[in-house]
Parts: sequence; structure tokens; C-alpha cells
Amino acid sequence: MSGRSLYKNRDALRSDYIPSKLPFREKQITSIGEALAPLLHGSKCSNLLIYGKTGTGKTAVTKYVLMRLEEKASKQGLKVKFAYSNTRIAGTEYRILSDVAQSLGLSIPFTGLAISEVFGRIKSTINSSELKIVLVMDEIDFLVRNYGDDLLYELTRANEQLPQGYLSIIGISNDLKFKEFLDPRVLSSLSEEEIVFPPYTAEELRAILYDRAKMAFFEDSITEASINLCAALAGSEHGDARRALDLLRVSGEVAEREGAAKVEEKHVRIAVQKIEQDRMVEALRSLPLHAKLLLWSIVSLGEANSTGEVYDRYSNICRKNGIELLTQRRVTMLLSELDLLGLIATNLISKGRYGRTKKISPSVQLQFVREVFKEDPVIGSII
DNA sequence: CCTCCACAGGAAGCGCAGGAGT
DNA sequence: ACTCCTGCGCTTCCTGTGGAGG
Repeated sequence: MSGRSLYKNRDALRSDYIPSKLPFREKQITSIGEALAPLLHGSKCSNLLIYGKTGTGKTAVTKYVLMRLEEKASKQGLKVKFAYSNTRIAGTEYRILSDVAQSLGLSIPFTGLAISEVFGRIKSTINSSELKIVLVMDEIDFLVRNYGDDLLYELTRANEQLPQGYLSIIGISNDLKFKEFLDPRVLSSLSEEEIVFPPYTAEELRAILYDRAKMAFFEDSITEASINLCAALAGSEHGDARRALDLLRVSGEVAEREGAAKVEEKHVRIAVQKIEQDRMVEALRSLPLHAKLLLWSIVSLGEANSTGEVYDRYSNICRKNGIELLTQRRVTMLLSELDLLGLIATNLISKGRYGRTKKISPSVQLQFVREVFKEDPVIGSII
């Protein structure tokens, strides 16, 4: 509170911030614009598929173009609207549709209706108010992998039942393979046009960071070297702009808390560690009870134990503390979730005559886990 | 070459919560 | 009050499998 703030506009570093200029994406902007242009003449436009790795600007560019489109359309008195749903964050078909409904100004209870009922309401709204809808499905590969292509099929052929309105779809995915799961009819309808977002090069990433840093920080409250370092650290694998921006923002926060006059390289290095640690703490804290119990069993056992040994330890802990225990099937499920979170490392090995099992090792320090779990009301009293 | 251990992981379904319509 | 809907966490039942020892 004592020092002056280093930020002019902190929001400019948030990953969902959409700047007025998106450098190095002019080609993609025009492509999307051209694909959607027919809407401005009141005619149909193609469905669209957009690919690119995380942090390549897919979402930002799409939203940017659609906002412009909405503006233009409303100036011309056309009823064009866009609906957005991130299918991974929504999580279920129902919640995807309820996102869509909300974008149309329809309020839908978060549970209770049949999916077909929600879909029906959406269609009748589109129809009765003669809307042209562009539906953006972000991380569409999640939807397809977990629920198949039924919903997409319904959506692609919804137009037949919409004499007054029109619905077109933009799918965004960071994975090309998901097309294999699609019915050929859905695929051909969905991918009338495809646009690829290549990763940013190290140079481009640096330029983007400079731009944003200029918007976010006061003049001379950040050094050039620290911006370069952010770009280098975050972009080393594949030009992920989101990670680079996050890093820059956290570096600023670190510097501010220290009361430093400007953001320097040492702050960036601290920020890298801080991001990693925050991610861990959050992952640990939000674990459900039995996942915590399991992780505790694994951590306290130490190196490389088999599934059977871990399950024994886990059931002992449960019995001793009067907690009802889960079946082994469920436990394997939880174990693979812990694995996915990077909290444990598993290795499938075969001991021939003596069976096949997973060797399970913790990837987190016992002390660290203890610190976080101490605050849990149930497990805190056990450890 | 076959067997068989000690699990992995797929499929189905159950019970509950939370809600709508009637 | 009753029926019907979905999501979620979980169980039950099941089939699949790499390789040491027979």
C-alpha cells in the first residue's frame, strides 16, 4: 500500500482481455471476417473450424471479430448475435446449452430441464425473434471426446427447423485428432471452412509482451530485460501467449509487494516459482476427501508402492478414523486423476507370475502436503 | 508354450440432489 | 403430491493383459 502502483491498467494482462489490436493475426482476422461476412448481407454463412495450440489467440481473435460483427450488424439494423460457450468449462451438454440460452437472454435453471427442452426453447427464441446466431464452441474437442457428436449433429441441422432465424457454428479446438470421432455428415457440415492458428514465434511473443506491458505498466516501471525474460521463459516450448502474459502479471505483483520501483528480472524468476507453487496448493486444496486420503497414504508410504499396498494403507486410515472406504475400482479411478494432476507418478509394470501393478510414487513433498492438508477439517486431524 | 497373478480399466446401473411441469 | 429430467459419485460385474515360472 505504501509504494506507488506499478500498474496503469492491470486488466491488460489478463488472459481474457481483448486488446483493440491483435498483432500477427491479421490473416486469421480477415479469414474469419470473410467467412462471416454474408451475415451482414442477410444471407447464410459457413460453419467454421479453428485450430491452434493453447495461447495462440484463437479465442481472443474470434471474440474480437464477432464483437466487431455484432456492432456492424446492429448499425445496419440486422439482428446478429453471438453466443459463446467453453465446453470444457461448461462441462456438460446441458450447461453448454444453458450458456447459449444465456447469451440469448434466456434464463435457464442450472438443472432440472430435459436437454431437448432447453434446445427447444433456444430454437423457438431464435425463430420468434428472427435472430441470426453465431455459436462459438470453444475447446470443442472436449465435448466430442466426452459426449460424442450428438449435440453437434442436432446443432448443424437445426437450421432446417428455423425458417425465421439462422444458426451457424464456430468450433475452436487445440487438437486436430478430434475430427476422427465425428460422424462424416457432422464433419463436412462443421468444417466448411478451416482456419489454423500457428504458434507465435519467439520474436512475435516478445512484441506482444512489449505491447501489453506498455498498456499495463507505467513508463519505466518495468525493465526491457524482464519482458524479454518473460517471453523466453513462457515461450520456450511453443509460443503460448497466455502463459507469457500470466507470468508478466505475476511478476508485476511480486515487484509491487516488494515495494520495488520497477519490475526486474529477479521478480520474474520469483514469479515462475510462485505460479508453480500456487498451482500446486490449489490442486491439493480442492481435492475431494478420499483423494486427499489417498494422496496422504502415498506420500506417507514414500517411494514406489503398488496399488495393493496403497489401498491397504488407505483402508487402514479409513477404518481407524471411522470413515467409510471406497472400493478398489473407484480408487484406481482417483489414482489416475491424481496422476493427471501431476501429484503422483505412476508406472505400469509386470512382475510376471506375481501379477501386474502400478508402481506409485509421490511427486510432492510430504512437508508441503502436510502444510496444505492441515487446514482441511477432516483430514487435518488425522495427520 | 501355457498359466495365472494382481491388477487396469470398460460398461452398466444405482441412488441421490436439484429442478420442471402438471 | 407426483412424475420426469440430468449430473454426479459410486459400486458391481466384467474382460483384458505382460511376463516369470511351470
